[in-house]
Amino acid sequence: MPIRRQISDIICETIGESAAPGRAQLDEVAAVDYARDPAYGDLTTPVAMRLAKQTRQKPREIAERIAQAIRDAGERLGGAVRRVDVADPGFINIFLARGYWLRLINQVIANGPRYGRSDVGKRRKVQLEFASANPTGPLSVAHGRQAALGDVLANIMKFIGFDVSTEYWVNDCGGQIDKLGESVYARYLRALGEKSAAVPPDGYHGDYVAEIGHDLAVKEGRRYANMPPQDAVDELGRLASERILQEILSDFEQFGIQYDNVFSQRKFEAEGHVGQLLQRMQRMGLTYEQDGAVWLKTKEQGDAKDRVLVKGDGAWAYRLSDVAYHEDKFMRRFERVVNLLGPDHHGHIRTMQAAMSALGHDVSAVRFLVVQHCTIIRGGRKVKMSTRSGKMVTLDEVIKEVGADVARFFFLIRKTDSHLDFDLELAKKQSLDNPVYYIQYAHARIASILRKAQESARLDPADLTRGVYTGGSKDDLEALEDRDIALAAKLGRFGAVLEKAGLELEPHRLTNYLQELAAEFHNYYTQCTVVGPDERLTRARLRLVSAVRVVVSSALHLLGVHIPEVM
RNA sequence: GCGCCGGUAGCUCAGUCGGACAGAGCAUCGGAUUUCUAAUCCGAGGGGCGGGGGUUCGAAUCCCUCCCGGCGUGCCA
Repeated sequence: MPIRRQISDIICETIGESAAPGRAQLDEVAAVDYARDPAYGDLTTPVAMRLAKQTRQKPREIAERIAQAIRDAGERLGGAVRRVDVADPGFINIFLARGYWLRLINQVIANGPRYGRSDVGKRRKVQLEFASANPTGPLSVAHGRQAALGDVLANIMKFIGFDVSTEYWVNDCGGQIDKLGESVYARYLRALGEKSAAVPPDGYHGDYVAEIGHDLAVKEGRRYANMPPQDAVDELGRLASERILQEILSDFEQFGIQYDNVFSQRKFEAEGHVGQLLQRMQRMGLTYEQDGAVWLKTKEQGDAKDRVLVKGDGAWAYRLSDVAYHEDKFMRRFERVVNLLGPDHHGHIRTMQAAMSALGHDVSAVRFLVVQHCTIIRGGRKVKMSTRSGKMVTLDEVIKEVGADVARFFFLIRKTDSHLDFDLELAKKQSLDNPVYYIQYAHARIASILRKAQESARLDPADLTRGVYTGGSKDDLEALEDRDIALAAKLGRFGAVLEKAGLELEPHRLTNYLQELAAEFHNYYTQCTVVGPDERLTRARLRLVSAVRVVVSSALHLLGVHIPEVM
């Protein structure tokens, strides 16, 4: 159990259950955080002030009582605590013992890639749906941001013990695909020389549509031109969307993303699920007919208005399939469902929640995470985008321009609520401006130290296990100095960061942490020489920087960013 | 009009369920290399958190209100 939690438990025991209505609440009240300033120790908690309000006691007195309890639990904490201070108006500041940090370094070395893992997810089944782009055109940077976030969230959540499954819901039928079919059909006819054929104004105008039309004309000749136009449009819509889907999946792969499941709306509908749901909702009395359309009563479940499920022309609204799809997630027994979507779909969230609630599902199990817009900055200017017109910056272009590592990192660096300015020039700079290289460089430097140590025969290659120094003895760490301990202390926070990032769905916490850790290391590097005259100190520091390497490479691995040995 | 997100240093943004003097990177200015990669490090100046009111021992964080920006408010998806 992490030291934070151990101490938190002691506080809970001291203050008793009376302090909060439930165990979960009590844990929150008694939460112990890493201190932001070394002057406040390693760990700190404002629990006494929180309690003072409820119990009308003096915070200082409560703090003293808790502080004493922590001191008294010294043995139980394995001597991890060196000193407990109480500061005005009632902060409890905990200083961890040197021995604790030395043990931590050895733990990191011993656990390697497993260090930082936990079981807070309790193997709960989680489904993560993200970047479900319509197969009507190339992926945009907005999809790229969602994809990077979804992928990394999946990695982090697995790491902290969730049973995660990722999914791409493909809207491969319906009105958009008809539009695509019409657009391709027009381009196809033009490629055959029919000058009068034109893409409808609300169709897809991108170059890729012309390319598909042209290819079909070359390969299939007049085959589609000889069909009844509506049949040709249907057929071409299907063909084009399949082709575009393949390109999308290959772009995702190039971006380091592979879905566990690609879920086709067309197949889903063809299997009858959607029709069945419609009938069921009608039987349940959740719908009514008006103006020739079938409406779902979402307003009484909190939506702004009722919504159309079946349009006046008898066609299913997209919404119907989406409701069926979301319900299907419950049928597949996911305990938690996370859905990443763009800000242009946030109006849809209420409707889905209302529908799930009407169907009797636990809405709180579904979390919709709105990922705000991503603006591309080129030459200091925002680039305007629009999918329909084909004027857009595609994910593919960005990857080609700055590389997948940099693209991923930039997408992850801000919290999802914030708009993201993606400056292409900045991303391309291989300099201190670019946080990705800054972090990767920290890793490369450590790798370099270990190489140099081998070259100078200070390190026996046999003592290197997967790039980590495991030689000498654990007691060597006794030689470490204060500056070394400060670096080690940073490693201790890794688990807490991951937990927070995974549970709160905030991957930017990991990128922030990594930047801090890299900064700490670079600073350390200029202050301390690892391979020095003192044999024992050298062995100790080889251990320490190896531990840093373990955490940096774990974190980069979770982010899906390459881990360079040399730069 | 209503709904969602945002408004923190010149710029881009963090800020641990409200907590200890408001932070980082970039930009600006000044320094550091006979020592494991200077894609690095150190230092300085710079904001009081969109405006106003409120709750609190304590507010950038909560409440109210106003202003500004983005998005939504389809029988499109």
